[in-house]
Amino acid sequence: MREFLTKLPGALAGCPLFEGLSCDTVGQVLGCVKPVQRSFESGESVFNEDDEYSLLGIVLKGALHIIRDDYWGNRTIVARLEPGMIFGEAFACAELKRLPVSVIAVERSEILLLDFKRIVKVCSNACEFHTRLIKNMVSNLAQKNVQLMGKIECISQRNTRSKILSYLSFNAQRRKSAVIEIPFNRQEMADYLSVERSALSAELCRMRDEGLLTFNKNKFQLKHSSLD
Amino acid sequence: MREFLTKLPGALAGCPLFEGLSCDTVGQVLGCVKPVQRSFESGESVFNEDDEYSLLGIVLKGALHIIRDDYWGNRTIVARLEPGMIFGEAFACAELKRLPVSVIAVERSEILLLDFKRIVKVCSNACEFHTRLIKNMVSNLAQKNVQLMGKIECISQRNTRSKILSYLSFNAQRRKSAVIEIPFNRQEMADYLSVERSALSAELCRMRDEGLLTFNKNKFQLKHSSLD
DNA sequence: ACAAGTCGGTTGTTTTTACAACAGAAGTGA
DNA sequence: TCACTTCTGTTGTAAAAACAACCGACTTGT
Repeated sequence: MREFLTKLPGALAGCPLFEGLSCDTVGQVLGCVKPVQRSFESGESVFNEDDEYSLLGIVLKGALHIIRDDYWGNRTIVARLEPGMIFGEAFACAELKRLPVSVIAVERSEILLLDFKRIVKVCSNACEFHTRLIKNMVSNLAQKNVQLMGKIECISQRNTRSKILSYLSFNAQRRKSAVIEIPFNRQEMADYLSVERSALSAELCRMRDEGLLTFNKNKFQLKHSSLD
Repeated sequence: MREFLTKLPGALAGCPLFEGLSCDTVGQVLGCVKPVQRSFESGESVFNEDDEYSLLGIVLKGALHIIRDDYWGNRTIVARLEPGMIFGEAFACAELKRLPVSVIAVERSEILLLDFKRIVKVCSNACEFHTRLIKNMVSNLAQKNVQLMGKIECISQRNTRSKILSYLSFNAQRRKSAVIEIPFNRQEMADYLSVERSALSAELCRMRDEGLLTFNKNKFQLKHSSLD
């Protein structure tokens, strides 16, 4: 177990699932839940919609997107996953039969797959760890809830400008800075906000011309007037 | 404690938080977490945006809406709450300082308020109950996550018709019936889907005229052609 | 029964967005 | 360096939604 732990990337230290657990404890818990480590090339899919599924993933390296392609082919980025983040836990915990989304690597990525049932099942030799793990899971699920609500607030805005302002001001608040670096390019930002890419570009430029903000690539700066 | 339990409405039996716990156990747990019961008239607010806040609510009677009024005054119904449902747990578990939403009664309602910290804190005399409670909380949060994702799928559709079809087909799937009774009137349905009420009405009628569906008030029936 | 309020549908106008097509800039690999 | 690809911005047109205003049906309370 120790040997296994020493090989683990540092991403686990930042994983909210193991917060409050010592290295030794994480090693013990991992030995108990028997994770599987796997690698994916950019563009490869980790899970496909309709896969049968009871696993939770932890991103060790790289980046992935949770995406949803609807019946008509419109693609929505539900979330972007970076090292230390966990994914799929909602579907595993809600015990859905089939996964309603896909998870696709957008860079070369390494992930750790855990069976959620092994986490929640309190066993005789490690109850305390399980209690803490579950507590972390509660906190993590709650925070994802809040994030999803944040996204809903953005995309429920009635026009593109409001969506942009909602998204940027939300991020500015969270990072307590008027300078915002977002993890999306224009197409991805447009997908996230559920608008057309060209409409997003046009609106951003209009807002810049009106002095609401400045931007360069994926860095944005809100001006005072945009908060009035 | 027993006396208290016998006075509790049957809603608690259907509350996912207490699933798998016997009546006796629920009584014990409630005695431990010391809930507060309160009543609200239709239109009264249970929580206001920016309230300081560490409580979780359980609906005993009536119905409430979780709503979000943004800076520009657009109102979004985040969710509708009915007896047995819990609310606010995401914010309590995520340990947010201030509540980003309001909760407002839409009928005369009774709710039970619990301090979440008392739930997750495992105490010496009732560890098993706490473990089960936390497990239920995990499941509940996960299911809310899935619901939120469902809403995101609806409102990230690019036009009103797709939003309607997405919403109705989602509900039809869930209830395994082509006949859908929704808990919203037109204005509320429009708010949920983030569209104009009149545009929603117009589009619904257009779809009916094209034979995609039929409806009367809040009852809808999808026709085969709408699934092609 | 009547006044007031709510709810759902309709219509015409204005505004906004989607769409398609293109162009320039930046980055990439041979 | 040159061809190729990706990314972002621009423009014009067509389509869709927002908005506002109104109407009739239905409820409710007195």
